[in-house]
Amino acid sequence: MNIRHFTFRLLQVYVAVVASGTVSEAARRLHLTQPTVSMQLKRLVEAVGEPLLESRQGRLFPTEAGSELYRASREVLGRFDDFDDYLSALRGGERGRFSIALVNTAQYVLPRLLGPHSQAFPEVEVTVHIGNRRQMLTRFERQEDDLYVFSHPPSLAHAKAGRFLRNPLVAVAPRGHPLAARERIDMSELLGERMLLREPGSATRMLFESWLQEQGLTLGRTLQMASNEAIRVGVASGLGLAVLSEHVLPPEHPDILILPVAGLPIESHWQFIVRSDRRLSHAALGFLRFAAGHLDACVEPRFLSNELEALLAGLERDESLH
Amino acid sequence: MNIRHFTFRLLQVYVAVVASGTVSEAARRLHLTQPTVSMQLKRLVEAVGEPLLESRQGRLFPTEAGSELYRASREVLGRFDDFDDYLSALRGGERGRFSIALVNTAQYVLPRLLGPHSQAFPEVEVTVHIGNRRQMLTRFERQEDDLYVFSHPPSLAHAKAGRFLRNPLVAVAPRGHPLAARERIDMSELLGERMLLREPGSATRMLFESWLQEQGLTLGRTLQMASNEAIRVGVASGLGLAVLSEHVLPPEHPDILILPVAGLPIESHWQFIVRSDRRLSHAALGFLRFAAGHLDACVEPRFLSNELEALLAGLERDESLH
DNA sequence: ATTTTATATAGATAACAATCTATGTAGGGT
DNA sequence: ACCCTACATAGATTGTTATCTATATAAAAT
Repeated sequence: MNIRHFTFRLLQVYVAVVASGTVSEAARRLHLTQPTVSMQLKRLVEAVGEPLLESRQGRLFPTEAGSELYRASREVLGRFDDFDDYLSALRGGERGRFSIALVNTAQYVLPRLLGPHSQAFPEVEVTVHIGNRRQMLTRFERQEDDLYVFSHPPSLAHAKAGRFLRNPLVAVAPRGHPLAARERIDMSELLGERMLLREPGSATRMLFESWLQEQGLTLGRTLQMASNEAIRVGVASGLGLAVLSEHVLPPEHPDILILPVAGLPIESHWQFIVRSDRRLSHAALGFLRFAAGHLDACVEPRFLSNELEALLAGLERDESLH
Repeated sequence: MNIRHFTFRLLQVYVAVVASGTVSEAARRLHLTQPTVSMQLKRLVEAVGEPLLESRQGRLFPTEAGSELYRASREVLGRFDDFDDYLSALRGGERGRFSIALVNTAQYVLPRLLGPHSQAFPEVEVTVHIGNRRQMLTRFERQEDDLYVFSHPPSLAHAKAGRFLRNPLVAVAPRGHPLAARERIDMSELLGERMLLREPGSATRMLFESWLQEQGLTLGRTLQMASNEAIRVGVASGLGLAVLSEHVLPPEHPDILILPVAGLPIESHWQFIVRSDRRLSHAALGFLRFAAGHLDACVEPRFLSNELEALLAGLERDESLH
């Protein structure tokens, strides 16, 4: 019984014959001619080496071996239908897995998207990596993830990007700070105080420093802390002032206030970045689709800046060129 | 995903690649060249429409879709291996089903073979039909069974036969019968008494009557009973005398004795009959093989007459001409 | 006995599977 | 920079599958 003489097609035909009980009827159902089905059957019998059907009362009934082959064929064909379903689910982004890498600051917002997405697609497994900008760039170079979230994309030579959220940087001070009462403050006035800064390699710090440079300002005393949370708590405790993403502040923040510094907030946007030299997993694509459609329901309207449709259009265009 | 582009061979190759983790190694294992395997893989990827493998650290790992295909392939190939095992069992006569039709008298002996056979081959289902010779002939004409047991075969045009057991017919009388003391009796002396006979259509009756005819004798008073048991009990109760198969008598039969009639026992043999125009089921063939080998262990030696090897040789010769 | 219906066989063909050899290319290791 | 190994592509060949039309045969129905 050489397995090479079996084809799925042959099994399909056989199943149709057993199910209908006649060769001609099976041929009709399969949109084949009767001799075609007869031949297939003959080949199958040869391949098995046993009679498979016997004719009684004008109908074909499977023999012992025939019944077992019928069972086997049904199972095998069924298994392939299942596989096909699995593929469809995979393609529809309903199942599968993807990984996403976030810059630290984005971790305050992304769960608002990831949570509902995983409710809607419970079969999709997501891995989230978090680190500062420099670490994310390394992951990006090494192609370790499906999606990346940056505020400023790396070279777009091998990547496509789509903005989805405003990320304003604001100056913050502890409640009761002397400058708090003022209506308008100049950044230069702040620089006399100690500034709490993120580590080098952080996107927030990079943005802040390049803004300062544009303004021709330089930092005075600083204190470096490698965490937005630590800085927020530090500011609240009077350790100094800071420039932070507004997303870092909790909805209610009675112990901290935002200073009305001229030129602030520093505007930036988070974007989803996709490597264009690497095929995007269906699950990741599914997440982007979900984000495009549900972003407005998941984040505060004032931060909205949804340019994901354009990204998706670009991706799907690529997809269609095989 | 057109199922026609999948072949079992393709799946075999794919499984080998996933299992070994490299194309070249799989090629070696399959005794193929590396490009052949590469090509197969390419075709499979096309057929599925998704990438199946990705290379990491110099080894190939299945993607999401690839893993599922691997699972499906293993199951499918496994199912076919099972089917192959099933076929082997069927061919070896270890499983399957057959039916056998016995003339009444043989029912006293055949269980001695059928019992041990079904111990040895518990997966084989046997159906036993019992009736008188005429009924068996009808079943034979209609090709209703795989095996038949007759003492005299029907026309051997469409059948092969093999003797396996002596079936001597003896004259019996109740214990204490006047003729019992005699050393030698003539059948003519018995015919004065009432003879208990089986129904017309019975093999025992047919044999007895044709023997009588040869001897130029005719029956006197008779009484007809359609069962060997009834006749045996009838004789024991003094209802008359009878000529019966010796097999009908229980091992101990204190109330009945065998008369030393000249010319008796009437010798006949039971035979297994197989239609030669109908393919014999493996299970039935298995039973014949079993009978050929174990007959001596299953029946009393004095009845042995095993010519089954010749029958089997004839059958297997046919088998080999397809 | 004749017609209808179901199945099998023959002969033909286009497409494809399965395989090879030869050659090109890319990723790791020294 | 170079080499080895693994993988991919190209081109060719052989055999098989899948399918058809036309026709013969067997079985059932009238």
